[in-house]
Amino acid sequence: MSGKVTLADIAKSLGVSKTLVSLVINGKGDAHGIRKETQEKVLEKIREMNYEPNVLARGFRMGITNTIGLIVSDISNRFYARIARNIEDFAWNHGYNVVICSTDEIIEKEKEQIRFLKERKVDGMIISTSQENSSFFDELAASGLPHVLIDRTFKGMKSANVSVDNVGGARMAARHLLKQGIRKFSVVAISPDHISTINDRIMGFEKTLMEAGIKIPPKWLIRAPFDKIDEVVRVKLQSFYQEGDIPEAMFTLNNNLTSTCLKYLAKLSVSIPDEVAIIGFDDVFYFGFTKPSVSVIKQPIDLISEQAFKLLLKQINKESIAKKHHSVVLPVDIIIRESSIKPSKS
Amino acid sequence: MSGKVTLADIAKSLGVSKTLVSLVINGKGDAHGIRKETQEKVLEKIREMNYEPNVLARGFRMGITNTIGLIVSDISNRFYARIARNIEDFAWNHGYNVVICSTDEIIEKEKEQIRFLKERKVDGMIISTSQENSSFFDELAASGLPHVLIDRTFKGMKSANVSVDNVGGARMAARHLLKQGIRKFSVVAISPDHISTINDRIMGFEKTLMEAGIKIPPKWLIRAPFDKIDEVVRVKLQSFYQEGDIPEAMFTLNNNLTSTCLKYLAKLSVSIPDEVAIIGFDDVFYFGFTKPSVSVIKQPIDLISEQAFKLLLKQINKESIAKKHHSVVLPVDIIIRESSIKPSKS
DNA sequence: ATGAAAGCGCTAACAA
DNA sequence: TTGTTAGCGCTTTCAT
Repeated sequence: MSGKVTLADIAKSLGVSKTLVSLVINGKGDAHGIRKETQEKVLEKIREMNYEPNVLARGFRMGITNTIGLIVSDISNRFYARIARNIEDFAWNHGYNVVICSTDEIIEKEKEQIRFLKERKVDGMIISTSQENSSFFDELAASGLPHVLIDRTFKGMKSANVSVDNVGGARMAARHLLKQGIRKFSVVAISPDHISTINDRIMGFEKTLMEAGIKIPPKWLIRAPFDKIDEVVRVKLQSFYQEGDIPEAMFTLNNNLTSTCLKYLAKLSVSIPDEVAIIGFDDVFYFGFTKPSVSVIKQPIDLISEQAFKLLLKQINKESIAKKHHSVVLPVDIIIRESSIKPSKS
Repeated sequence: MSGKVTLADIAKSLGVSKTLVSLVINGKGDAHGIRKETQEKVLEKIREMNYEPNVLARGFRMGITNTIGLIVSDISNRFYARIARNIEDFAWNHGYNVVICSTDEIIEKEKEQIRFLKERKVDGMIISTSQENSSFFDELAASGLPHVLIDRTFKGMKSANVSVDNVGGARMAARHLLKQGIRKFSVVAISPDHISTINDRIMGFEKTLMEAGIKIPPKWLIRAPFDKIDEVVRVKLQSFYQEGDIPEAMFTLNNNLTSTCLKYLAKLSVSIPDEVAIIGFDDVFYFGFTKPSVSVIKQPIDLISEQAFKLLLKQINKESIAKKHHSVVLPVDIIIRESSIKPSKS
């Protein structure tokens, strides 16, 4: 087995107290005025005896684990995978581990996972929630467990949160399309209907169209359940083309939706952007070199991760967070590629 | 704060011993012949007082954490992201959390991470290693820490491991291409040069070509360093086409490489499969509907994850693993799509 | 069928 | 400048 030697062992073999050793180990030697040479002696012995602190004992004693939880709908989604990677890096550089949890957009599962992590005494959590309102998190905040919501947030919530300008991004997409004279739009979203990012994107898009006097016909506002995206998109797109009534442009609200639409549009031999232009929310590596390459609203994944981690760390370290930094909203970019440029109209 | 009530509290308020409560909580009531009604009483009280066991204390006492580590080169790579998701599901269903670590193919970082996790007393680890040989893992195995290697393994190693028939997959790819009369091949790999999967793929491919009397010119065996894939692929492909000496087919050894080649082939306006056919190792969602769709050797990600987790669980539970199940090799499939079918030649 | 008590390895008042 | 001591909350012999 490993780590057989304990702090007590090294104290004894040195003829000093455990306190002394503990202090030195935790770098509090100077602060407590322990003689330099004594410190050296201790450090030396530690090396010599190959001592490994028992992190469990320490965690138990202090109630900390140096672990944070990351909760998202699906870690294998490119967006969250990249977020995870970024957060993992920050965490690692600060001595933290990150445990991942995928909720599959199931509210009960998410709650269970959060409770579980809380029981496990993670030091904090970063959460992209699937819940419908902030009540659960208001409680969490009240309980004092450090956490920050990312991506999906609620207005006026107590928890720290970092999101993206979804409304603004959607408006950019709409304006870009409108400028080309496009008037017939379809929006492809996921359900459930309470996901803030999705709703903000729809809202921003519809609003901008509205200002141009345009409405999206209900049948062209697609809501595909999270776990049935493929099927629903397929059926809907087929029906569009069977009925012969076809939108001029589609706005797909996440990378999965974009990919899936691309897939079935290809199967239906619909040419992009001629027959239908398409712009998606959230960029993905390969959108840059597909034929046609696909236009997107791009989210600043690095920034989201960085801000979230910083906000979390502050809470863990009991630093106060200025009110105005409590809720950060990051800007997005529009990346215009081939899929959204109508050849004739512009 | 949370979990203020302790086991002692509920014992006291019930006028029984901590032992009793502990036994009941851990389902050892019957085994120790504790009266049914007493057990009920305890359970009742637990609910009433809203008792939450302190997992840290328990873990400390028992030396377990109900956590497993997952170590891969990069969690944001689609292949590993999907592995992670699968393992997370298995883990969750068995009461385990999984902490993720990305090594960036840096051996020292990987070792550090493994040591770190070991200190943290994770109950086991699943590792896709970047190391050059099995010595580190032989030690790990000797230390008794449950672990299983996935994806990349070493011959004759002591650790349990699950991999894929890389040689076989490469042979499939080679045969498929050869059958079409193709004779000029390029292979695109990553470095470092000791990654078993990559080497097996190269070996299988070269061997099969060799049997047909064909060799890969050294200049067409590309080795792109893990962190410079984009740059190296770009430069190499450019030089191919500048010099005018062009392979008829490319075999790209992981999904990243495949994507990157696709990207620069597109930029160079090289038509696939006419000018160059391409087949990749490892499937990715969008390969199915790009234009052209891209042929691949597909790995059974679900199976890899499942086998790995089972093997790990057995070790954690101290069950013995039959020698023949110690090292599992899973079959791969070839998925022939458009990118590898030469229109003229076949 | 139940309880007493020891102790896992560490930290932190409080003493000295 | 260093040591004593008392736990943190839980599990587990060993008694009874």
